[in-house]
Parts: sequence; C-alpha cells; structure tokens
Amino acid sequence: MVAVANSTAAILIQKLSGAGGLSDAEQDGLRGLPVAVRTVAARQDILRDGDATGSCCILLDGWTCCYQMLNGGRRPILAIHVPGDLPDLQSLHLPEPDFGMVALTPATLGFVPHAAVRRLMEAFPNLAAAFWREALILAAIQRAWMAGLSRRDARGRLAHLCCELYLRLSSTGRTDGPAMPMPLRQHDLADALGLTPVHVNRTLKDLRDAGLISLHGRRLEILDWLGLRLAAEFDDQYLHLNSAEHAFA
Amino acid sequence: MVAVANSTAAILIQKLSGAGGLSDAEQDGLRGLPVAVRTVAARQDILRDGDATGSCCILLDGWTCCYQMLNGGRRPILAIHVPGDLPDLQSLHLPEPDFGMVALTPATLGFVPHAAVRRLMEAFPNLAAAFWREALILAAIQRAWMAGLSRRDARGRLAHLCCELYLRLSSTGRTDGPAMPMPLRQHDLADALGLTPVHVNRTLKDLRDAGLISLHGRRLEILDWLGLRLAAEFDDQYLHLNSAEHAFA
DNA sequence: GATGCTTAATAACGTAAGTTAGTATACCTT
DNA sequence: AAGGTATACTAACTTACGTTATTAAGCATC
Repeated sequence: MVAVANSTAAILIQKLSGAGGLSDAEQDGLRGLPVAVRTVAARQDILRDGDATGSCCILLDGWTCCYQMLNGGRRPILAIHVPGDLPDLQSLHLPEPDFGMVALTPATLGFVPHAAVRRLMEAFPNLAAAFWREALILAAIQRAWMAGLSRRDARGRLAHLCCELYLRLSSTGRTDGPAMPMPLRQHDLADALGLTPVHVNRTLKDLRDAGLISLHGRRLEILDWLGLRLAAEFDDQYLHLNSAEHAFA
Repeated sequence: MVAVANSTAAILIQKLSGAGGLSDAEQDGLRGLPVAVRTVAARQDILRDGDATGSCCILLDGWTCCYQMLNGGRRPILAIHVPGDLPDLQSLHLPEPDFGMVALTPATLGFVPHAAVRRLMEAFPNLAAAFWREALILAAIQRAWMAGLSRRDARGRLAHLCCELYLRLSSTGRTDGPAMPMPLRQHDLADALGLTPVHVNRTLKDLRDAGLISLHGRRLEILDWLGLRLAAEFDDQYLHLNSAEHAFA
C-alpha cells in the first residue's frame, strides 16, 4: 500500500473537480490517500456478494460491472463502470455489499481504506460533497436504466445504453471520434438490458440495418447520433457531465 | 417554517438511530431543524422533474412514489416511499432532480432546507453517516428492484414487491398482523413492476389462487409468507432492517 | 338511491421477446 | 497452421405479456 501514485491522483482529481475545481489542500489530501493498486484479469471477480472489504475502490483502467445472482444462473447486471468511476462508495456506510463486481476487461483498481476516506471527508467537506455527488450520479444512471427496463423495448434500451456509454467515455476522452471500445459481449449486454443474447443479437442487427451503429470486433461506431438519440429517447441531463463536448456536440 | 415538531423529530430520530443510537446532542440537533410541513392530496405532485426546491423532505405520513415520464404516457415508477423515508437526500448534491414525485395517498411531508441539513451534517459526522446510510439503503432497494425488472417474471416481481413493502412497513409498526395497507392501484403496480394493468390483474389472481395473498379494498393480507418468499426468491438482507421482527419472524 | 366516474375483472387476440438448435466466425493456444 | 473454445449469427417455434374491448364492481356526489 503506497500513497496514491501520480496517475491515480490525477484521475481522482479530474473526477472530483466540479464546477469550482479543488483547492491545493484538497488536491494534496487526495494525493496523500493510501491506495492498494490491484490488477485483475477479464471475467475475474473483484467483489463477491456479501464480502466486506473495508475499502472503497476507484476504477483506474478497464471496465467492470456490478451484478446480482439469482437462481438458475440469472445474473442481472446493475451497473457498468468505466475508468474514473467510484463503484462502491456505498460500502462506506453499508459494509456488506448486496452485489458482486466483475471485470469486463483486464482492469486495474485502486483500493482506499474506509478509514482514510472518512478522515479525508471530515477534513474537507468539499471533497465529501464531491464524493457523494459521484455516488449520486451513479444512482441517477441506475434510475435511468431502471426506467428503461420498465418501459422501453429492446431497441430503445440498447440505443439508450449506447448513447450513455458513449458520453460517459467521451467525458474522459476515451472515445475515438464517433467510435468507442465496446468490450461487452452480447451475453453481457443481455444481462444488462434484461434480454436474452439471441434477442440482443436481433436488436443489434436492427440498429445496424437502420444505419444507427456499427459494431465489429469490440468496437462500436455511432453512425447516426441523432437517430440513435431519437430511438433511445435519450436526454443526457441525468449524467451531470461537466462538458457536453463530444464528437456530435 | 417552525422548528421540527415533536412527532417529526420522533420519526427522524427513530429512522436515524442505528445500532448505536444517537447522542443527546445529536437528537437536539435534529429537533432544532427548521421544517416546513406540507400536506398534499392523493395524486398530487410533490416534485416535478427538473424543479430545484432547495430542501430535502421526509415523508411523515402516507405513501409517495418517484417516477420518470417517457413519451406516450409511459411512467415508470422508480421508488415507493413509506412514512419515515427520506426520498430526496440526493438533492443535497444534485439540485435538479431527474424524477418527479407524487403522493399515492394523502400525505404529509416535512421540508428541511439544504443549508440546515448541511450544517447539521458538518456538526455531527454521525448524523451525516446516518443520513447517507438511509440514502444508500434506498439505493439498495432500487438495485433489488432493478434486478427484478431485468430477470424476474411478473409473478416473481409482484411477490417480491409484496414481501419488501410488508417488511418496510413492519419495521415502523405499520402492519396489522399479516395484513397491511396497499394503496397502490393496479395501474400504479403496473408502472412499478414494468407490466400492464391487465397483466397485473392476472398476476394478482395467480398469487391469490395460489393461496399466497389476498387483496381487497386497499388491504393486502399475506396468507403464506414462506410461499410468497419462495415465489419472490426474497432475501431481506438488502433492506438493512434493524429488527427483523414481524408477524412471520 | 340514481348518476356518473374510477377501478377491477375477464376474454379474445396479437406480438415482442424467449427457447432451442444449429452453423459460422472469431479468437486463443500450442 | 491446426485445433479447440468462445462468441456471433440465423432460423423455427413457443410463450409470457401486451392490446383492445366489454362488463362488473366500488365509491363518490348530489
């Protein structure tokens, strides 16, 4: 366990800088956090349902997701996380997680002990607010997702997910023009969208045939942003992005 | 706007007392909160999507729900709240809500200005933690709900909701033996479960015919708790209830 | 105790998505 | 490059749930 490495601190500082930015003291506080960096292989469990770890993590590289296991192998995916996300701040006050977490790609995470986070949050109310803001944005993302599961058809759900992931990646410069990495297999998409893999396949074909996206070899390209937004009824407000700058702005 | 009335303080104190209870100073802090009590009629909007109110609310009596509006009158319900719940703590850090809130029954709510809540949370870290714990429990409830929308059939979803609401009501003594109030109309249940009212009706009949519940005149009775739990694959851990005491313990 | 209005119950029919099964393609490993 | 495994694609068939429509039952208001 070493003090937060430069790159980790940079990611945290970028993530937590809201409209007002962070003071030097706050930035130093973040840089002083003790962190254990861990690398995991794709498909490897990061957190098992019920494990209490005593630390929070920040996703530094790669993608992860949270899921719940139900009987019969059903595995609803509850959230997808991309670099910069803080997936389990909730563990600060609910030590026993009600979900598991796996890596969707090879991933590296930083684990920071709860005690250190708590100390930092008490010393810097602004940082506490910034941490909570992040947690609350993830909760807002969950709400939007939930609304889709409840009341959108397969096409709308898939389109919505594409829009959302594109913007979330774009906000930290991880898109490549209109294209982005798409590490989720159709099986994962199915678990995220509440569909079967077969129907995900059909629906992808549908969006492809409609000229909205193309998806080959783990790379998703958005061919018609407006059309996709429309199919998704997508409104980016819930993401609370600082800059709405992306290839289609 | 007056200082929290006795009953309001009692509800807050009960809600926020975790395993350790609250100190006298903390309880006094809660009693000193300025609160505006408002009564709303059933079906009346409490919060419109996008409104910034500048305060948080606590539900003192009655039921409310949060929803999002989609095109074509689709109205997914994202959360159901019962007395004691703090439905919009998130507004502390995300002032523009991404959802609306309506009363499901005549309801009375207490509104506390953000500034006052923030002051209290800075003065009493324990209270801050307790508030966040409540918000995180509601988020956990959302996750469980989401998993259902994604991977449970109509029967499982409805059974799960019955189990959950029963325990949540039971934890503040609002059940009556194996029975509880059930103010949601079938139309509301449909929006909460991602189904159509017709199918909710069919599914209710299904659970009734299976001898698991009975539902007449806004009153839900659980006839076979074990059977219902089984149909729901219900595990109450995610509710983080202090006491698992209820009629079926 | 009529009148209307909202909610619940059923039935008949339609369809989006699930299931099963098979083939093709990509991707690893040696 | 050959073989094996995981993933993607497609088709044929089934089903849970949606849709539309009608009737019945509550539950207000005058």
